[in-house]
Amino acid sequence: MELAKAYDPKEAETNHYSRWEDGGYFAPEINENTEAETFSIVIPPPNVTGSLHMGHALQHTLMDTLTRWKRMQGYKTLFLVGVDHAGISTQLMVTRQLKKEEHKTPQDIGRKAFTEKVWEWKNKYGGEITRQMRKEGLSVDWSRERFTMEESLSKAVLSVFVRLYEEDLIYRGTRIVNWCPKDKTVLSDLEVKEEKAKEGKLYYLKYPVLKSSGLESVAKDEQGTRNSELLSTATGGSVTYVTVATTRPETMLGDTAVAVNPDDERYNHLIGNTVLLPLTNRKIPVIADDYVESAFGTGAVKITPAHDPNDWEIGERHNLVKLVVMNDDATMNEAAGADFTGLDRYAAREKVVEKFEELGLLEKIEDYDLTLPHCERCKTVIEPLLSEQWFVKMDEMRDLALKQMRDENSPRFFPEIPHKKVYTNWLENLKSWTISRQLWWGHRIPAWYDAEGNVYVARSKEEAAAKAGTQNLTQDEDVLDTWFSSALWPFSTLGWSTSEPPALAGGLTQAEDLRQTEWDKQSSKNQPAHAGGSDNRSDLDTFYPTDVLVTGRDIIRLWVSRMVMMGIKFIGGKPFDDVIIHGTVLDKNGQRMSKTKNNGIDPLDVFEKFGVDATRMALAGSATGVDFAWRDEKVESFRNFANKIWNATRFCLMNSEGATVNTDSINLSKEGLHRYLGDSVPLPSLADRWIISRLNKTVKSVNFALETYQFHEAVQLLYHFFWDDFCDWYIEFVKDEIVGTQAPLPAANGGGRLGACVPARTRILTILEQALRMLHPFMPFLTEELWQKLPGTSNGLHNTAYRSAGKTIMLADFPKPDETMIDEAAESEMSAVIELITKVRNIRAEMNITPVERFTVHIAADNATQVVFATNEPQILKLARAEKLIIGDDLEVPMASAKAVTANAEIAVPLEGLIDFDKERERLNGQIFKLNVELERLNAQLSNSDFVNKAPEEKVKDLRERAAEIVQQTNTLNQNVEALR
RNA sequence: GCCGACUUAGCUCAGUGGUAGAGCACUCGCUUCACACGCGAUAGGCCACAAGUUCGAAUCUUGUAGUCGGCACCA
Repeated sequence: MELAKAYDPKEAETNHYSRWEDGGYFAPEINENTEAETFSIVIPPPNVTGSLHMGHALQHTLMDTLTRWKRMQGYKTLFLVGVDHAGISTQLMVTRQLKKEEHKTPQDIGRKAFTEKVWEWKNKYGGEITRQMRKEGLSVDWSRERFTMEESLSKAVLSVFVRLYEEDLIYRGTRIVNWCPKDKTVLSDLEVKEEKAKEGKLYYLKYPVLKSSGLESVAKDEQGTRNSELLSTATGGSVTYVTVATTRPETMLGDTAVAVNPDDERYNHLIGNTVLLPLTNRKIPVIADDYVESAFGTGAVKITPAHDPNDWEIGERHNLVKLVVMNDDATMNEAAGADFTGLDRYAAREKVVEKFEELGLLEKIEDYDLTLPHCERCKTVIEPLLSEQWFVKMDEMRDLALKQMRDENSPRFFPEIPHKKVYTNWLENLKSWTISRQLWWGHRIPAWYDAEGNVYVARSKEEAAAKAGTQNLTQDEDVLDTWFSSALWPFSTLGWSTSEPPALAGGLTQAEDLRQTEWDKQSSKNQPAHAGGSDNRSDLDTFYPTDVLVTGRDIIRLWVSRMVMMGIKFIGGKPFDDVIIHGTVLDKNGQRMSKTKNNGIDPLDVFEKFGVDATRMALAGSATGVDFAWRDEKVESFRNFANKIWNATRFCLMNSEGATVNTDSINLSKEGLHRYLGDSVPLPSLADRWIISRLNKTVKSVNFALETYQFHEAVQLLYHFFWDDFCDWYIEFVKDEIVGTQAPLPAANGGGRLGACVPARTRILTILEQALRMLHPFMPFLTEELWQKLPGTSNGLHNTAYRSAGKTIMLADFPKPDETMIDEAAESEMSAVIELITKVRNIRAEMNITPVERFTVHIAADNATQVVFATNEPQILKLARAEKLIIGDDLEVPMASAKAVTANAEIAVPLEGLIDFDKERERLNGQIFKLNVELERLNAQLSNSDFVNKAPEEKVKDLRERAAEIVQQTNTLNQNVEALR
């Protein structure tokens, strides 16, 4: 079989995915071993509106690598995927489309029609990211794909909402909330980002004080005469002011008090007095509250309880009127006064300032740095607004999550520092969560109101009607925050929905009872594993808790914590054991990628340029949890790696006649080795023993790396094993044997030229096949493409758990490391040979001897080493490009020789007429110098009695040995230098 | 303001209480029959700075500087 000269990823990437998917290879049911342990991952659902970005690609790579690895190890494996409905984003997108295509607003067509539009949009465009996931090669079980708005997940939302309400953990209340005037909905704290305001100003406004007789003036108005007409009537002629500082003058229209610190001597005589609020002619009290810091601003604060969270609290404490002066689009309403009604908040601000100036009540304006809350999505400045919303009390669930962390250190974060702390700190300070959203796209709040405004929360209108005793009910207009449904994802996707309404009357309202009943009832059902939409528990029983959640830093608060809380609360246990927090992919300048900076890198472009497998390797090859700057060069190096694998396979296939992969050897145990070496073959060569040892060590280390989520470590190990060990040394070592240039075997032994090379071909194919399996979780397409072409894999499923599946590497056994095949003797012998070859090559390069030139290499070494070199003479000759080896106890060479020392041997290459004595001396002296530097350091340590006495014996011994070795090598090199004189 | 992370070869990054590592780039030499997306051989770092703990610190502690995050914000 002849392969193309270079690897073209496109072919492999189109060849296999649909076969895997159609064959059901991704579904856990492919595993027929009823005893198999399970492994499960649920994807943190991306937005239905989203398309793939680098963060996804990284996250997906890690999840898929783990999944494929575990699946090959025989675990019953589920990688569950889906998207969330992304309430605001989706609604905005469809609203824009509606406007563009039909010039209508959602209100024009009504809630029902609009919701239908969104579904249409979802069905038409919502699959973008899932298509991209297929391109990435993700081994997700598409038959279990989930969507937060689908029936079973919606039922789960209903169940959770109703139960939390029944337990008084969900309540409706009027609070200051984060209001986005553009999206016209409330937002949770997590959807709000504090950002520096472009130009912050602090405005000092003067409010005239009424009833000031008998009191000291606070701030005499120097120009009091000009505006005295308005004020004098109220103040009886003598105008005194209190000056407040504000960044938002327009809110003064909603002021209902001025507050000062009770201990502030400048003001405490004013407490209890009244201020005339300019522009409104409203009389408002001066109150005392500790919240006010005397040192800041003027020490007097205007209080707008309906438009500032802190002011609201003061308002609560002092029973102040909470006057809302804005509409939901941040224009001023009628309560702001006729002059301002309908003005945008910023226009109103200007006008207020103007008027104050006209009235001479504007003391000054200062520049002022401040940060303002912005809508994470549309960047609009958030308006704190008094509004009636639904909230979840988090205290109880928070405590459960914190207890779990304290008692079980669960979930385990990778890396633990600093994420564990971020998680617990956030939980500790957790406040109520605003869950209602003023949208039409989402799970509508299951609350109904009767004519009197009484609220009935139930799973259905019928149930609510039964509670209310009337059919005359209207449902709450709002929907739930998308994250409410996402928080349930780890179990709602596994079939939990408790769709049955609980008994309405007594007994079952207790949380524990309800859970027990639901659990028992559902567990007894024996439905097909993933009958979509139906309520079944078998997936939940099998796969919950999931093994690991892979996600980004910002998601710890958004999800990890909420999923944990909901999981503990509703399933009675954590949703996942481990949480991998991956790093952020930055652009090549180390900047965060963002739309505004337009520095994003599209993973699909990278796939196109370098291939999916190379991209996956580049992503997995970055340390877990650490941010890294994206470099095309890095992917390029893995593109090259893919090509290397391709070509190594190509070479093996070009020389595979008569041989097959030994599929019987599930691992490379001694028995397996014997099977493929056969009786007619001599003992395994050094190179064979060595590569098998290296292979086993690599498998062992890769397993360990993956178990501890050190993906980059696994990538390094695989890269090094395949390229350096397998290609650079093993292939080169056995090349002649494989190609068949050595003597034919006698007929009695299978005979002929081919017979002589078949065992070597079998060995290399078998090792190559093991390597491909090891690489498969990282590079699924390339390895499948090549594996399919290897002779002997056609009947080759190696994992009996998958016996009814077709031919695929993804269901082959992941190599199992065998300690007995780790051969330290082979490794050290091979090191000696490699060092010898490298030194000779070095002489050639340093002496400028052309590659064509052949020379004799003299070697002096101990007996054991002599045997090693003699045994591997043909390979040494070839790789060192030497003509002849003369191996003995001593070197007997002419003066005109280049020399070198290794750990085990002395080397000389006679170069009569070719050698430049000065250059050779320089070369040797260079080596001596380096050794001396090391020796000095060693001697310094060894002559330190503290070190010798206190350091571990082993360490001292190592250093002594190394020092002795250096002394010996230096002596030899010095003699060599002398010999050149 | 509080908290955290990072600072290692030209670049991007690993690493670890006991002789500094990789990939890429650089230099030199190769159309060696799998691969120039390659082969071979070099070169390159007082591991940010300072102090401490230790026989020994790039690694642990503290401080300083710079970079980047997160959180909280006083009108």
